[in-house]
Amino acid sequence: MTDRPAPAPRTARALARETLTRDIVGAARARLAQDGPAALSLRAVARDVGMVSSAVYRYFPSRDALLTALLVECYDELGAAVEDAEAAQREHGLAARWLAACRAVRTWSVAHPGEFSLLYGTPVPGYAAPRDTVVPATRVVRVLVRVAADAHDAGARPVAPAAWPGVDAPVETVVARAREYVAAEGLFPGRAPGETTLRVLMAWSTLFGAVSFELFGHLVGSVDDGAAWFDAVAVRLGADLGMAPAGAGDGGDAAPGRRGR
Amino acid sequence: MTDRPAPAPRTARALARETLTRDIVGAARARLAQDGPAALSLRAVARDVGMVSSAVYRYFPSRDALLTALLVECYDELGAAVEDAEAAQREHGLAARWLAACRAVRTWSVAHPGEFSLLYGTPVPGYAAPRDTVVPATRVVRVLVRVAADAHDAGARPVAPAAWPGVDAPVETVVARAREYVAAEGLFPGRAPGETTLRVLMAWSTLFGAVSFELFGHLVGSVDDGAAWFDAVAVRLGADLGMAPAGAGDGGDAAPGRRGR
DNA sequence: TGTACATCAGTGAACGCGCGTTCACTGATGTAC
DNA sequence: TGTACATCAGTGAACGCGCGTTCACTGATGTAC
Repeated sequence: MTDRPAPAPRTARALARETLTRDIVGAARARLAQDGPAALSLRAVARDVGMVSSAVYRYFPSRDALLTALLVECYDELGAAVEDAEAAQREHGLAARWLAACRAVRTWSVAHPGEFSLLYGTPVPGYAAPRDTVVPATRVVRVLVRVAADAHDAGARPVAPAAWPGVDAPVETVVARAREYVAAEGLFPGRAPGETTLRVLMAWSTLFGAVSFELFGHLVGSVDDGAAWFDAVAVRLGADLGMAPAGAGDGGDAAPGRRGR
Repeated sequence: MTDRPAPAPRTARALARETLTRDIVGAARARLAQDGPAALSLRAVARDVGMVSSAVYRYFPSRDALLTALLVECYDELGAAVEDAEAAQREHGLAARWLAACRAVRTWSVAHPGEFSLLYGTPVPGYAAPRDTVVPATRVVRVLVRVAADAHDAGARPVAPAAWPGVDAPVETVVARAREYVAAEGLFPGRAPGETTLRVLMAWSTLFGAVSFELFGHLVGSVDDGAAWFDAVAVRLGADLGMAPAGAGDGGDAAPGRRGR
């Protein structure tokens, strides 16, 4: 949003190219909803955009390249939606930020079910996502980590479960890689604690599991109001992280053992 | 497992038919892992099983019918795996039953990633699952509900989160349909409480969200040991339902406010 | 400003491929007498 | 047990279709002088 490349020569050709590239990606995204990601067809996209199929090769060297562009654009769009939703609540406390971020995940996904399938459904067989998609793919979880980190900093603590027989791996080990990543990226003010890190990863899985269940039809007959269901889930995920809304007595912004910021 | 249809005339033809039907379904399942559910091809299956493509129509009237058979078989297989795993721990307390059921979900899924994609990945475009698949699809969640119900009966209680501003729908309403279902099926000894019902649905979503993330590659770079990660998740889901392993002091089998069985 | 050439977008035909499904057929298996 | 007929499994050709990708081409746009 802030950085754009070079000024670029605004020739008619360059302009048309930009427009048509966007049109192609747009048509491809529209196709996703109907045909599913695996059946995304260059020829169909070309038809929708009013081109002959071979013309698309002037814009994307292959179907896989188009898929990559779609992945990046969609991950970025969802990531931006979550980031913006969270940022908009920055004045309203941790619980509000958490809830807004979670809700943005569902809102975007319900509005873009085809794109959601591309990002979080069955991977397209025969397609291996290149490195370019990795960073955009992490934007959502980064927001969750940041809110959880702020909450932790404000004193919020998830309750660690009692030891279960046969389950021995210490939390710190289980999420070792995640903690390394969080540390390397500076997402946590201080060393990320294992329990909180694990709970964030778990919350992340739950959010997308819940949306996946809703969009893929697994809640039919159990849940009627998807938004209300998702809210209830998001609230509990926040609570499990030790957050509670401001003014609720304890936890969250004004958590037990608080130490300010 | 207990009920089989009629004695059936054991002619060579009927026997060959049974065998070949199984072979076809088996070959189709094997194809799933490579090509993904959407690209499942009758002709490829026929080839794998050593038949000409039109011969498959003696066994399944269409590709969709084969898909349905796959769905039913896989849902049943996973359901049975979870039921058996839970049943095997019936002497070992609620926590053990819960953990075993959860683990069975992951174990089966990791062993059958193609089938997992069919059941819980992007729905096959253009295919509408018929009624026959509904009951098999519920077997896993039924086990979870039953264990949670027994835990509740033994005094386990999930902690209800404090009220969050902007989230008003009462729990009982959010899971109204699920409670109706649970009541109609007699899965709960008594009227299913909203908070527990919601936590079970949430746990169900988390389990499949976690497996989905692992199998679809979203945990690469965050989690190395999928089994340990999943154990940690399962334990926390149980704890969030108010369960704790026997001998851990409180909760679960010997929960606060216990009232025996 | 005007011309000559280079660049590029889009066309249309073709390639080889695989798909689901239908159909008339052959030959083996099962059944009734 | 033996024969005549009915049932059924599997064949092979064909249908119409859509796919990704290549290629020689035309005509429009851009650039250097």
